[in-house]
Amino acid sequence: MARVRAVDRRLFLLIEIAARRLSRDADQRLRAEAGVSASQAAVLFLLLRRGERRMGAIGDVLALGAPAVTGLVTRMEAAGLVTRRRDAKDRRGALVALSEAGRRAAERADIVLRAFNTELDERLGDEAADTLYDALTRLASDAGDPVG
Amino acid sequence: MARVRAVDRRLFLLIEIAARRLSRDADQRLRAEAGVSASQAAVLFLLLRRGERRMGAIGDVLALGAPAVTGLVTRMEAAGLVTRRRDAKDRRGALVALSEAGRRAAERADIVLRAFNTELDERLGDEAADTLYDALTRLASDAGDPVG
DNA sequence: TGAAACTCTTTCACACCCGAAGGAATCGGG
DNA sequence: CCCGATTCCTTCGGGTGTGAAAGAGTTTCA
Repeated sequence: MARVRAVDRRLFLLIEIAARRLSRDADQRLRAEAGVSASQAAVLFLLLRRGERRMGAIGDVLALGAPAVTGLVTRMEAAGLVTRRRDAKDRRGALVALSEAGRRAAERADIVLRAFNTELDERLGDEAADTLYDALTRLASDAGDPVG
Repeated sequence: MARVRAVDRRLFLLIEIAARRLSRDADQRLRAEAGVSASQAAVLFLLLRRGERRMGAIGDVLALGAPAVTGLVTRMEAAGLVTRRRDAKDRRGALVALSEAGRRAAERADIVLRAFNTELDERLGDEAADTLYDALTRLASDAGDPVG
């Protein structure tokens, strides 16, 4: 605890530290048990729930810039997790879809991340977890464009 | 808001998204107004409050691995923000200290980040901000070594 | 129709993070 | 005293992110 106080009450630095610890832990488990990184898992979940999506839509949901999505999808395509094709309706766009291997990886990753999330809930307690969830949801929304 | 729900109730993914948005915003402001990155600002604050520190100690506080600290300090040294020297007591260690330019940058960064943090508090409300702070502090602590 | 404006993705150069492995210094038990 | 274990930092290879700028396709409007 003393460690964390060392960087003062700067919420933003604290979020970075917490995110780094959690990401490192989740990433290790996901790589070991599902063969994908945490970033890749986020894309897999999105495609699993919503189906085929354009690059820009992926970036919007995950708060990633266009170059980040390009790189991520390129590596996932090389790994056989997704397919990429031009959008016939608007040929500027690229449509990304799950491959069969990607669907299986998404399901394994889902198991890993459900367990991980359950651990977090238990460490925090239901009430704190709910508050945290709500607060982060607000922070994750566009600051300048309050959607809700 | 609908955007965020798209990745389901996976706290860990939500933290990543929120952290990414906040970091990008804070990083832009820090670069514009203090000439340093968000990662560099974290190191500057630590050195400003605690004085000269070893590489490993920096990594412990900020939850960074040793290679990350090496790279960060190397770039900061090249930018003239810090100095690095061998620890005479234990010559394996490297001691990092603020330069005069580093101290000035730290003060400018402090102003930027205080304002940023105030905005966050206002967006969240005092109660939610406190709960968020406590929850993140617990998450930022070592999972396997519950300090508190 | 045709040129300017706009949108979507990619490329580029770089910052930042990780795990694994290597090198230097210290420590600890014989 | 000395050799093996440990600690601390760095190097290496690679994934992940950014802003700026370029390339390609669509839309707008005179």
